[in-house]
Amino acid sequence: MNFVDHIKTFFPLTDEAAVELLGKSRWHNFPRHHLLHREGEVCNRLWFIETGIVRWFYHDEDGRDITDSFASENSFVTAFDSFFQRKPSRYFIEVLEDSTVYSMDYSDLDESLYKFPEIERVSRLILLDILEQQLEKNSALQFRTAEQRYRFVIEKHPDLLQRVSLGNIASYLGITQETLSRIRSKRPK
Amino acid sequence: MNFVDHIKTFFPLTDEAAVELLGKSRWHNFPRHHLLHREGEVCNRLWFIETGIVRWFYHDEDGRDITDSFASENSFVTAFDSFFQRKPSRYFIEVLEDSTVYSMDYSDLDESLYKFPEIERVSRLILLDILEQQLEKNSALQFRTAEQRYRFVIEKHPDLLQRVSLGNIASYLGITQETLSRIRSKRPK
DNA sequence: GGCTGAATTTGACCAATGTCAAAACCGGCT
DNA sequence: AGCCGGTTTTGACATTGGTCAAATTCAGCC
Repeated sequence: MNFVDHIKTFFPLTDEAAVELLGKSRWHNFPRHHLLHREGEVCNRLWFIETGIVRWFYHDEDGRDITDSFASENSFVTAFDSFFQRKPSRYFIEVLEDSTVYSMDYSDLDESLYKFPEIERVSRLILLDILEQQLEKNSALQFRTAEQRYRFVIEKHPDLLQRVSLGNIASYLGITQETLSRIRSKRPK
Repeated sequence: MNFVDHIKTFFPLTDEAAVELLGKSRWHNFPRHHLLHREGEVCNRLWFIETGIVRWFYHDEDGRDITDSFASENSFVTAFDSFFQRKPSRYFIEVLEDSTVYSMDYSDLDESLYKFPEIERVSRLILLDILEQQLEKNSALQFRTAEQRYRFVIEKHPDLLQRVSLGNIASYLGITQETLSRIRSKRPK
C-alpha cells in the first residue's frame, strides 16, 4: 500500500492533496542493514514503510547500542528529534529487512504543509499516534520487571519476535540479552 | 503570561487567530491536590499552565501510583491519550501547587482548528515538543542506573527538586523512594 | 511550643538482574 | 558435509536496587 492510500484509511484526503503528496515522493528499495539516517545529521527525509521493518537506535555515553523503537509496514518514519526542528539527531535509523519505502524531502513536505491545511492536520494525527506509542512504551518499562517487559512485547508487538534479533528486542526493553534469554527459556514459546 | 502570548514566542499568530483562541478560553485558579482529570474519563479540556505545576500519573496493575511526567509554567497540558482521540484515558492529572491555568474545551478547539490552519500548525509544533520530551525521558530511563536517572533530573529538570515531593520524583524515575533517598545521601545536595 | 500525620531516611535482608566467559546453535557459503 | 560469523544460551558470580519495618525529620496547626 502506498502512503496516500494509507492516509485515506483514517483521513478523507482530497484528490488535490493526494496528487501533491504523490508527486513529491519517491519509491526506494533498501537492503537489510542499510542506514536511513545517521546520528549527528539533520534528517531531511520522511519515510513511509511499504514493506519491511526498521529500528531507531542511539549510542549512549558508554557507547552501547540502544534500540529506542521499531516500525514496520504502514508507518511513517523519520528522526523525530531532527526532521521538523532542523537540528542534528541523536538517532540512527536502520533497515532490518530488505524493505520498500516511500520518501519525501523536508522542503517538499514543508511546502505542502503550507499549501494544504489538511496535510497539516494529517501530520498532527500521525504525530499523535507516535506520541501515544511512546507513552505506552514508557509505562511498559517504568517500574516493570524484565518478565513484565517481555510480556509487553508478546502482547503488543508479537511480530517483532519473528522479525527482529533478540539482542535488539532486549535492548529495546532495557534489559540484557542474557536476561531475556533466561526469561524465554523459563516460560517456553 | 497567557497562552496566546506564549504561542507568539515561537509562532507568529495572526490577530484573528489570537482573538479566536482567547475568546474560547477561560481562566481558573486551582488549589494543590486538585485533579484536572481522572482515569477512565474522556478528557474534554486542554489546559495551559500560567503558574504552578502538575503531574500525570496512573495506577498500574498492582495499584501503585506511578508518575509519568510533570509540567509547569507555559506548558500545555491534557490527557494526550484521550483528548484528541476522544477515548477514555489511563491517566490522572493532579495539580501539585496552587495554580492558575487557562482552559479550552475540545469542541471549541476543534472548531478553531478547522477555521484556522495556523492553529493546526501550532498544535503540531506543540505536539512535537511533547513528543521530544517523551523521547528524552525514555532514553534517560532505558538501561540507566538509579543514579544516572537522578542525574537526569538534576541536569534537565532541577526545579522539580524544589517543587515536587521526592516520592513523586522517584516514581517518575522508575525507582523506589528509598533508593532515591540513599543516592541523595551519598552525593550530598 | 508541643502534637500529629506526612515525608524522608536508615537498616537488614534478599531477589532480580547485570557482567564476564564459555558453550551451543544456526544459516549461509564453498 | 564442513566451516565461519553471528546469534543465542548457559553458568558462576557480583551488584543493584527492591521490600519491609522502624526511626527520624518536617510542616502545619492548635
